Amino acid sequence: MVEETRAKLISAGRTAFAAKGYAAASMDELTAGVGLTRGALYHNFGDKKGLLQAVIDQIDAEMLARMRAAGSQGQTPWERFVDEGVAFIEMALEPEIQRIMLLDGPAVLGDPSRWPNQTACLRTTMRTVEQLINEGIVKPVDAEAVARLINGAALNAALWIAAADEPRAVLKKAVGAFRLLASGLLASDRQVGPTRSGRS
Amino acid sequence: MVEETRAKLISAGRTAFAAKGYAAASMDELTAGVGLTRGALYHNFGDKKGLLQAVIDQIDAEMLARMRAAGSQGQTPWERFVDEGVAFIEMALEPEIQRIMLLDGPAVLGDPSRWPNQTACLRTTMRTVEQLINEGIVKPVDAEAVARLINGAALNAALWIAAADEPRAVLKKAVGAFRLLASGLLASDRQVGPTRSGRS
DNA sequence: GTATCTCACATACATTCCGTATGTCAATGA
DNA sequence: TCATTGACATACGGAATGTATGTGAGATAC
Repeated sequence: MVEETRAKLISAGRTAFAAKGYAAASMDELTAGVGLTRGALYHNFGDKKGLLQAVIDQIDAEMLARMRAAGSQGQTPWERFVDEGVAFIEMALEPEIQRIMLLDGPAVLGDPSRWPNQTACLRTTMRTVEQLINEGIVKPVDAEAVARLINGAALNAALWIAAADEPRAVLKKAVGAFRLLASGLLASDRQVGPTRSGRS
Repeated sequence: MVEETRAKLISAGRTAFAAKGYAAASMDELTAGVGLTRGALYHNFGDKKGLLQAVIDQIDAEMLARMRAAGSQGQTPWERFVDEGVAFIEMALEPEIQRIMLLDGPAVLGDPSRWPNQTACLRTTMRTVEQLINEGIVKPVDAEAVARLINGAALNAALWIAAADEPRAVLKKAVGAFRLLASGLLASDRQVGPTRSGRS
């Protein structure tokens, strides 16, 4: 079964890339770990970058699902938007996501916005922003620009948190700052109290 | 002269890392390009990472100087703060800074906040934010958190712009979104008109 | 039923590159 | 003048990637 082989290799890639980083992950070790050889890898993915791309696509899809799930909980559209951002920050706490999606991915494959999968998370944020603008909740601005910056802010927050000695404490600070920054987008007649520092 | 040798190697490293990326830059080529061998490199910098670190320190210092210069132009403290952020975005347009400081640097050396040089730009932003808080211009929040997110937003904006087909047009959008987000930090009784879309 | 063709993967090889260990040469100081 | 040290070059080993080739099983044609 070819699909099973691909799945095994992707799984092995995830753990190896996450643990050692892309550069230090040996394809020989990686494939041997699941009872295969580099032959299988080059046949299925072309080269080392191809495997990384496949791994990233898989993680990307998972992140999208989790972001949507987090966003669907909020009461107002604005809450949903903020919750998605917070969810992103929290996800990026995970070493796997950090190492693969935020560090090695961009360094090896280039700007994420050029990836085939188009970084699904970004599109989700963008659509949410567009919706908020249409509803008059957010000032009319370029939705993509906002989505980019919001994503970048969340990303950096995550990197910071992960490197911190007390991630939980830093997470609270980051989320607070995130809510405040996001509140700048609100149409001026809506100024909602932005600090609702609940959630773990 | 030992200082001259170091300077030559750092210079060669800058161009090689910027052009090919850290991983693909060959130390043999790089050193031969300035009439030296790998021996000089390992003697002066320990290993390949050491050279990257030295290159990053140099660029970091330059970026700091340019940010300060940009910030010193503004009339109000708030303007200076925003101008520094915009300057950062504009700097990150340069391929050298992008590739080395924003992509390979973090991937190879880990989180920038742990670098010896402590990413001078970040500290500058942080101090500026602290000052703004003390003066009551910005709401009381964690200065480091804000600096981090602002930096991340600017960084991502830069990556986006650089990959765009029309960087100039995208730059304007990004700066607009940046100003809007930043305005969220303002104490509510100060709400300044945030969109002053001047500057090319 | 067999011969062939293709697919999925394994094996073997060449190349490249890093890091280290060792060698050389000039300058310095005793 | 001889020993020592620093700055750099040279030589070597190990590892990893990519490619070229081999192999065996299943499908298909006849």
